[in-house]
Amino acid sequence: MKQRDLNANELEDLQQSLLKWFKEHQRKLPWRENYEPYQVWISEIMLQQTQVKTMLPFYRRWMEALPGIREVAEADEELLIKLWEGLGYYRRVRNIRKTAEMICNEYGGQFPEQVAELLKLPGIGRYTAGAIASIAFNQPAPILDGNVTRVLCRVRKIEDPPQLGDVGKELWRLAEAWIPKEEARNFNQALMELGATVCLPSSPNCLLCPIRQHCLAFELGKVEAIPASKPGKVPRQRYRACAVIRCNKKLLFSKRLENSLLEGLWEFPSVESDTKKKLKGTLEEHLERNYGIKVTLGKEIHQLEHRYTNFKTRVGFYPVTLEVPGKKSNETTSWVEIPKIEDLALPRPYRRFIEWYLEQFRN
DNA sequence: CAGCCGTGGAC
DNA sequence: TGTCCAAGGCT
Repeated sequence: MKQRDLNANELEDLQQSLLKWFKEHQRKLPWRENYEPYQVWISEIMLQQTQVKTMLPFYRRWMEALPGIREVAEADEELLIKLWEGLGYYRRVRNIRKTAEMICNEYGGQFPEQVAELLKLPGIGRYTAGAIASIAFNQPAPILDGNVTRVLCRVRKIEDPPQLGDVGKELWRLAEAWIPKEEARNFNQALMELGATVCLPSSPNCLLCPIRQHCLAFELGKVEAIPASKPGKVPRQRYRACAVIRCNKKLLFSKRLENSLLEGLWEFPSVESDTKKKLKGTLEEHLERNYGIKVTLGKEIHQLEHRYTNFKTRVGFYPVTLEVPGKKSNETTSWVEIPKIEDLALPRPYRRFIEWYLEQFRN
């Protein structure tokens, strides 16, 4: 059931109330100091499916190492991935690199200001293009993310699941129609800021909300029920066995393939399966076939759970010490001296294991 | 369009 | 311990 739209006076009041609230209550964030397009861009990529609190340390470290887009275009890919270590969704950092090269080579180092141009850049979709156009250049381009979706659904009492195609179209329409033409930067940020700090998914602070007098969900006591949540999928269980191979104070690492989970990061030589059955034997075969290493693995020394979008993987670690290394290292396998391991970009759970492991045999 | 891509935090 | 979700994009 669709509500009538806000009339001009109601919309005007909502806009002014929200802008006033944002002016007073916005968080101090680094890219808000001067809204440099480069900084806005990096912040928006980091913020994809990631909360401010989580990305802030990564953002600061990134800007210290790479203060401008030229530095990104000329940087070593290994450095970029290392700076991204722990943030997840590693495809994002590869796309940052590609976009930096495109802007330096095809746009003279200047960020395009039009949504249509921004959309041509890898890693920049409808949301991010609108965010850069509005936040960096104050253009009246709409944005629709999880926060804005929640705020709009509640204010307008949209009870159908927002992922439905027609609902999405309506939300984009509202997101555009509500923007005060001269205040796009502050208004778009205000919508998101409200969603992130007040209009929370559960237990929202409605009494602190500057636009609750316009909110139909609040008026009708349906705030907790809107937006409708989609039925979650049960993550599948998988098992992985990792070989921790030590030789002359070095450990053997393998680089993960592109276009795969955790692409471009390093890990231990390992095998994965739907069942735990014969996993250790499979790993031994794997080591002989792909690394020229014929060994009998020791007892499992550690176990952890690696959870990601669709899977929960039980990871076991099997140690072995070699007198001589097997096959020579190549681009995807490398013997790494123990102190140099911190230079590798590793998935978080493996980084944590190594810290634990090295601590063990210091004793 | 449904599935894929990470991780930490809140509850 | 389990579940959900977060400033999405891409295939």
